[in-house]
Amino acid sequence: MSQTAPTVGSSTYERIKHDIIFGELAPGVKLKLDGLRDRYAASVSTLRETLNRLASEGFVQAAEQRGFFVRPVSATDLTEISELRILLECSALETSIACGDADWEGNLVAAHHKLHLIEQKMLDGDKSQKELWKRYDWEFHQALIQACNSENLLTLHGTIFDKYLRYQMLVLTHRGAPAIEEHKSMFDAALARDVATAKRVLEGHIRSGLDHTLSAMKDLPS
Amino acid sequence: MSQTAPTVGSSTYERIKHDIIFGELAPGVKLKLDGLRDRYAASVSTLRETLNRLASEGFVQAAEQRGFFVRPVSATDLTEISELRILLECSALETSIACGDADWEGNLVAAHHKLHLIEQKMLDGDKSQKELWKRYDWEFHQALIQACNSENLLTLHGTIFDKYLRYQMLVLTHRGAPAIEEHKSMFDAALARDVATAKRVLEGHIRSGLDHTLSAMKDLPS
DNA sequence: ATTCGCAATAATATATGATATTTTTTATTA
DNA sequence: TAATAAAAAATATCATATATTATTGCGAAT
Repeated sequence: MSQTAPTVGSSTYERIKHDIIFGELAPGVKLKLDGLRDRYAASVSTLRETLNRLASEGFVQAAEQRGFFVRPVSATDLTEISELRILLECSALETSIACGDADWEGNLVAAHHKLHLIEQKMLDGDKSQKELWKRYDWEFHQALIQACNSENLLTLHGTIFDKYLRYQMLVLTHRGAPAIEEHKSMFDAALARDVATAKRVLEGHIRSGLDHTLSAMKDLPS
Repeated sequence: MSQTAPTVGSSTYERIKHDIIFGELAPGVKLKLDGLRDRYAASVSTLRETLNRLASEGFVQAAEQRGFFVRPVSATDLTEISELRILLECSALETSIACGDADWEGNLVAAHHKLHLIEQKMLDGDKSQKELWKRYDWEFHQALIQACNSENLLTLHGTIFDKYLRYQMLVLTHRGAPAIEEHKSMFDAALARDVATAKRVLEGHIRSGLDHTLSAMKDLPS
């Protein structure tokens, strides 16, 4: 998946975005150009391009003449993000289930299989592959809505999902068996073309994840 | 409203975005750095920051190592944008009507008043102030959902609205009396806290605008 | 003594023009 | 006509200069 990006700009974009989502650049910290220049081996101009991009996606906060900061986190923000994810993902899911063809089903089966495998490992206590697990989670949810017939919607959802993901990585806990069952239910409902059930489970899935993350956030250092 | 922006970057950002939305930079055209440098009096690096920002918002298409283009238009894209606007704006409207306080009502009354005034002029054949009219339209719809309690949702909606707006400016026609009545209905329903009616009218309003713009697009040169 | 205001200085962000790569166009040859 | 090579144009990247903000230290007033 992650082949070496052809250009310095897109490579640093990927890396900084990744580092923000996975918490290596902590919420709220100042992103000084000089520091980034050393860390990512790119010129200031290139970095500014990247930061402007990330700012308009909402991963970075840009303060005119005062520089850039990693977007802070808050319970309010997480709640907004989750509600938005419910709105977008449920809507996309409905259309996708209605329109999905054989290719869609095939990808979905594959995505769920991979996710299920790694979830079992997680359940057995193997927490070594958090990043891979989250990627499969991403790919599964993506596969569900892939046939929604709206590039605009898929793009928007992708960004929101990444923001939601940052909060999950922040608290670093796995909700375990219930989440796995919900994935299975959504998978079954989607293949059975049962829109109502699929949407209901998805909404509950996201809400439970929200509650889980919110309560874990209370026990956080800062 | 439009005070001189403090920084070259934000000023060129505003100007280029404006020129794309209002069609002065036509859909699909190549945005050559040299050309932009003359037109907007900013250096290449500054322009690249701007274009990257606009690219991640979706007003510009960035092709790796091949430059930037104004985002092309298509019936499909407009349809997606409209559906997304319905989804976001209706959801925000519901919460906003439920939560709006006296300040919200006040702003809404003011916004509708200004919009109504200019709409009457348009109806009388005075088409000289298209830009102002669209700004009041924007402010009215913004005022409706202002109390939705989600900064994230408002930001997302703002971008989608601007994209929808570009298509309207492209065809340059006014839907006239029906649109004015719909604005009035939404306004009344919102003040009466009648969520169901407000949402129904809003959805119809956007759908009618979509149909109107779609059919006008067929008669377009390119 | 402590706080407040005001320089001078340091740190940082913004903006530019120059250079290195890459892509596109044009010209040449089989 | 197609393939290839040279030339031109455009993009990507960088190092540096300028402007702004933040910090520090000093002295006056409470």
